This record gives sequence, structure tokens and C-alpha cells, in this order.
Amino acid sequence: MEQRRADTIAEALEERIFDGTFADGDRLDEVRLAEQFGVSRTPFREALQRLARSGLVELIPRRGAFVRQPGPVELLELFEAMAEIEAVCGRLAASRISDAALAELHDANRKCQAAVTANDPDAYYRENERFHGVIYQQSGNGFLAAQAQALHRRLQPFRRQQLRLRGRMAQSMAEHEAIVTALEQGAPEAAANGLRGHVAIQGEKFHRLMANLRDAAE
Amino acid sequence: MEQRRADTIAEALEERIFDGTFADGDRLDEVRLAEQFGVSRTPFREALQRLARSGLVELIPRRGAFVRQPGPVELLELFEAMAEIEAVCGRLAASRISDAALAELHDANRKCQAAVTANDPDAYYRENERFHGVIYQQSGNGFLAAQAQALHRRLQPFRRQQLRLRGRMAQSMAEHEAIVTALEQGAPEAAANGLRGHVAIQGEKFHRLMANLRDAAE
DNA sequence: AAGTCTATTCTTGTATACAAAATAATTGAC
DNA sequence: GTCAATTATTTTGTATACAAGAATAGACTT
Repeated sequence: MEQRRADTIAEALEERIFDGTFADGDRLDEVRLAEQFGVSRTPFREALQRLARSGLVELIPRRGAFVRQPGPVELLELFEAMAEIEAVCGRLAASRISDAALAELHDANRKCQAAVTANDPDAYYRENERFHGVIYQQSGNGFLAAQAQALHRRLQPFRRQQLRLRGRMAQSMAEHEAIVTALEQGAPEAAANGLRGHVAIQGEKFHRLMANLRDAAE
Repeated sequence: MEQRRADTIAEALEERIFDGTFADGDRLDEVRLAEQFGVSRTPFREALQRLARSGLVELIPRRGAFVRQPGPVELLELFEAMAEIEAVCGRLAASRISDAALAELHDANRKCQAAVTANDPDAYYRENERFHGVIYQQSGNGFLAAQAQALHRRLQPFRRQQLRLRGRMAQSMAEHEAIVTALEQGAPEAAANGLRGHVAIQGEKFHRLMANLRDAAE
């Protein structure tokens, strides 16, 4: 699994940006961080260039690299985009999904349900991710699937928070079932609407969560 | 307009990849191209890292940077994704578009029509781009708009070819009109379907064009 | 004491130097 | 003559060196 250095560093930085180790606006000091990674500035800078493209860091000429965390507005936009893209995947998948994939969705749902009753959030996550991943794949469009996967990953930390809300896991399961049914029946609009709602509600929950936190802080 | 070097080089390379100067599989020689750009390998390599993220080049460790042009399959996927994302933008825009933006769409359509009668493809392009750009913006979702714009740009060269087909410009104009009407009436599904069809048909035309070229080559 | 100008320090951007890996070439064996 | 192995050459990856632009601190003026 030997990878080139710039890849590894970029991934490590990405991880730290996702998990919040680096806050919004933080300057990523080349010499300090390069040293911390045990490399010289050259490969570290190459990693920064990589991250710049996906908008995780902003490279200001002659100033340095600054972390760009999505603010509340951007976050809502990301959730909305996620909902819409999942809906698209669902609509396409409705007429393209294979029997094997349908079986895998059922399996994921079963294990999700088991995780709910066992109160095992980690297992729930794993299976939930599998569920959505299968739908991305079954859109039959590799580009869309990759796009959806990337967005999913980017929103993962924020989804994690709001899933702790009371009763959300059970509700989410019901939505999963409805989505599979739509896919099974080859109903494009039903699948699309189901997925859109399923993801959009996460954005709304997140929104409310944020508002509550803000109010509590006052 | 002084930009940092890596940006400039990345853009220049991107341009050459888009316009086909670099064919699929071409290796981008670091020393030769860096010299050609009048810089050392360091900033050139930084530019490569950037391009790697967007999938325009593939960086194979210890081997070099290779151009990745979309093949027929990937191209169809890109057209399909474009159609779906435009549809999403249209649906969102239907309930968010401003009067000013509607006026701009009308204006763009008028100028498009004028370009058709004047047989001025360049003007047609400019206005067509404006038309679609306004819809992206009016989706009210910056992330989606950026995504749509990027895809649009990437498919531009391929769209250019197929627009020469007989009668396509006139048909395209009629579709534009229908889309504006749907947006004016605040009809989300009509706007979405109109845009999806409008873009998807380009993919189909392109597909047929490719098939013809292939047949002719035999 | 506040503000500004200047000098110093720090940081970025780029070039070059060197090491390791991959490719090409040459030699030798069969 | 063909194939294999070894050597030579190219090319990538990384470190270091240096130049130029920002940030900072200090001195001088008002």
C-alpha cells in the first residue's frame, strides 16, 4: 500500500480538516507542518495544491494556505445539493438496479435495523453508508456516483452529530424501506422523492441543531 | 492581474487538455514542459498536483503524469450528469428566480435568436452560456452552481461540435423558450424536465455524431 | 502618546542539487 | 539470432538554497 507522499499528506490534512483539528481560517504553516510530517516543504506544498482544488484550503499568493471550513450557509447548500444528487441517483437507479443490488439493500437495511435495536451507532453507520453507496453505484453513472460519494464523505461529520437526535434512527429506517420499495417497483419519481426527503431532512435537523446550539450559547 | 504561477500553469495545461492539444494517455514531461513554460520543475509539478484532483491528469507514482481524456462511455456519463444537474438547478430556480434574472434570460434568448438568424455561432455561444449561467446562479445554491459551471466548461468542446448539426440551433431556441416559460410560471417539474431534455438531447446528438464518425472511418 | 517611516525578520515562491527508481541500451550466453 | 542480465541513462521525488514579498518591530517625528 505504498503511496506517493503527496497523496498521503493530502489525505492526512484532509482528515484533520474534516475532523475539525484545523479550524476555519487557520493558516497552515509550511515549515512547521512539513517538519511535523517529516518531509520537506516541497512535497508538503504539492499536497496543499491538491487540497486547494477541492476547496478545503485557500491559497492566497504570498500569504499562505488557509483552512476553509464550510459556514452555516455553505453547509445548508451542501446538504441541499446532497439531497438533490441522491435523488438523481435514485431516479436513475430505479430503472437500472440489479437484483443483486436490491438484495444488498435489503441486507443493509436488515443490519441497520439490528444496529438500531442493539443501539450500536457504529454498525448503523457502516450499513447506512453501504446502503447509500449501493444506490450511487446503481445509478449506472460513475461520474455521478463519485460525486455523490465525495459529498457524502464531506458531510459525514455533520450527519454524525444530528443522528443522535431522539428517534431519528427509527424514522430513517422507515425511509430506507420506502426507498427500496420504490426501487423494487422501478418507480423513478418515488425513489427520487424518497431519497431527496431522506437526505433533506438531515439538513433540516442539522439546521435546527445549529440554531439550538446558537441559542443556548447566548 | 498578477497570479501565482502554479495557477496560471494549471489553467494553461487545462486549456490544452480541453482543446485536445494533449491526447489521452500522453505523458506530460516535467522538464520539457516546465522549460516550455519558462519555469523550473517545482511550480510545474505543483500545477500537476492541482490538475490531478479534477481528474484531468493521472499521477502514477514514479512513472509520471498522464493525460486522461474522457472516453465515449465517460462522456455519455458526463452528459447525463450535466442534464440531471441542470434539471436540479432548474427545479430550484423555479421557486427562487428573481424578476431581474427572468429579464436577463429573455434578453439572452433574444440575442440568441438574433445570432441564429445572423448565423453567428460565436454570439450564439456567448448568449447560450449566459442563459445557462443565469439558471445555475438562480438555483440559489452556490455549490450546485459551481458544480454545474465546471461541468458545462468541461463539456463545452464536445457541445461545440454537435451544435453544427442541421436545425439544432433553432430547436435549441424553442427549448430555451419553454424553459423560461416554466420558470416564469414557477413550475419546478416543467423547468426540470425542460432542462433535462434540452441537455440530454445534446448528449444523444453527440452520441450519434460519434457513431457516424466511427462508421465513416471504417 | 499616536502615527508613520524604516529596518529587520519571517515566509513564500522558485531554482537547483542529489538520491532512488524506472526505462533504455549494451553486452554476453545459448 | 534471440533472450537474459547487467550497465547506463533518463526521470521522478525530495531536500536544500536563494530571492523577493509580507509581517513585525523599532526609531523618529509631530
